[in-house]
Amino acid sequence: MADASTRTVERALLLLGTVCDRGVVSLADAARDATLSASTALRLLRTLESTGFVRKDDDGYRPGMRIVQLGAQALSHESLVSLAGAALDRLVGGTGESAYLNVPADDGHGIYIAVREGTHSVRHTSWVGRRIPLTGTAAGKVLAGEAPSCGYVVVRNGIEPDVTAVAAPVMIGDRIAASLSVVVPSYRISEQQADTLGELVAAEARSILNTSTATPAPGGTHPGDTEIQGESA
Amino acid sequence: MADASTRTVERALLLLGTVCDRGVVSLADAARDATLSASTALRLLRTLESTGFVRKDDDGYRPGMRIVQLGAQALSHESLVSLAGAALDRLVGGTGESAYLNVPADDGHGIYIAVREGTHSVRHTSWVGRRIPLTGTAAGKVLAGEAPSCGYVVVRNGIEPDVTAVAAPVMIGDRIAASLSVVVPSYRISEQQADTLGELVAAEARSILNTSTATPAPGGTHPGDTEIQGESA
DNA sequence: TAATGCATTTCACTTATTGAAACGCTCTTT
DNA sequence: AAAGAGCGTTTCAATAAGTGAAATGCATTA
Repeated sequence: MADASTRTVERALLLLGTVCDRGVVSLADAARDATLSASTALRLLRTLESTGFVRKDDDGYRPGMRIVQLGAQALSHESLVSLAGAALDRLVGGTGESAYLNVPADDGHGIYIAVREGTHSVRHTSWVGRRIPLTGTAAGKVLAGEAPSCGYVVVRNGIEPDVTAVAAPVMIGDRIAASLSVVVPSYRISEQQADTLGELVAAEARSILNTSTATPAPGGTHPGDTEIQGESA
Repeated sequence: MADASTRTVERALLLLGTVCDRGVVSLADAARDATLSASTALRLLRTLESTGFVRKDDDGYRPGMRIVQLGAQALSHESLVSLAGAALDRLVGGTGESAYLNVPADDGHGIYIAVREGTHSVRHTSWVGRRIPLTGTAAGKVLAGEAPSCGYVVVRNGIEPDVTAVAAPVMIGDRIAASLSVVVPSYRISEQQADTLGELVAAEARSILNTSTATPAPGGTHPGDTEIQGESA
């Protein structure tokens, strides 16, 4: 028991990942991909199959309904909030500005589901549950799918005067799950700085659902670690 | 090797299910839930943790980003289509009418992503990729979240004259992922029959993402197996 | 026909999983 | 304060359980 981890389970989860990554995969391919003997791969895939995590048809193995189900459950707001927690903290830590997470709400609106107040004495403030329109706000535009090529949206003095909002989408597959944003008093940030911040926010947004691949190396790299946004006015 | 399944993996997946079901769970609770000794549960949860399937914080274990990621991937249209395939087949087999699967599209519309033509010589026909408005159609109403208490929507002679559409939502957690529907020439179905059909469609829609719990018994029960919709005019 | 590749089964080997027990810890109870 | 209960964690010997090479049968391809 070298590393307090279960080899069999690791292998099974690796296979599960392979199946989900490729969409459909043959036994031989899956075995190659995971560097397993065919017999082992077969046994593990059968276990995954009997539990509904994968299913088998004539073309090979595909993701099963159980994983869709669990993934959807895990995607509840609460989970998304805590998944995004670290990213929000890093944004506040790196910029001193307030950071937010929004999701689409019922009608054509979005709501704040997580907030981290900035550390500046003059800062933007909002609260969990607050509704925002999908137009005229950076977070709203992102939720509305007005995804710019650069990966983030900057709105200066939009619906809220005197503040500049920078937002980027949290993608889940090819669908927009949420919007991550930082809101800054406009006097404190130049257009150029806003773009730099945009890159940072976009990187953090991407990181939220990006598997940092297995055991993150001690002191693993996160977006923003290398380059903290300057904040001189 | 009694049943060609690996106990360790089964247990790990069971724990994963527990974590996702409860949202957050302590080691002791998880162990009890899965009828495992604490030490075994701990080891398996650590494996799940090191692979990103669960994560641990002060409150206990929670679903990790990896499962959200895989679930989202699995939820791509293609997967949903093939997950729904069996349900569509059963609907056509049981009723002889055309059955469809729709998802929300870009603007306020839905699209057909899977069709199964009925077997009657006079039948409704549509095609994959066709767009429907969210109002005036049964599938559209379902997608729009106009979820009736009974679990299905019946639209007689709506946008399409002379046909009766019966639709039910495919829920994924608490969000509407798709609409499952059967469309029947109106002359062939009474209002009462439409309601019966509604129950059937709703049951099938529910079944699509309902884990049929582990190894389905040979000839496992599916909605509609017991009670096929009569179709006398 | 021979050859290649795949899915599947078998089986001896032994590795890797297992769970009881013990420990330190934090609360709660007495 | 001391005792008790519950939790997370580690240890360790027993052995149950997973492993992979090899063999089989079946398609496809050359």
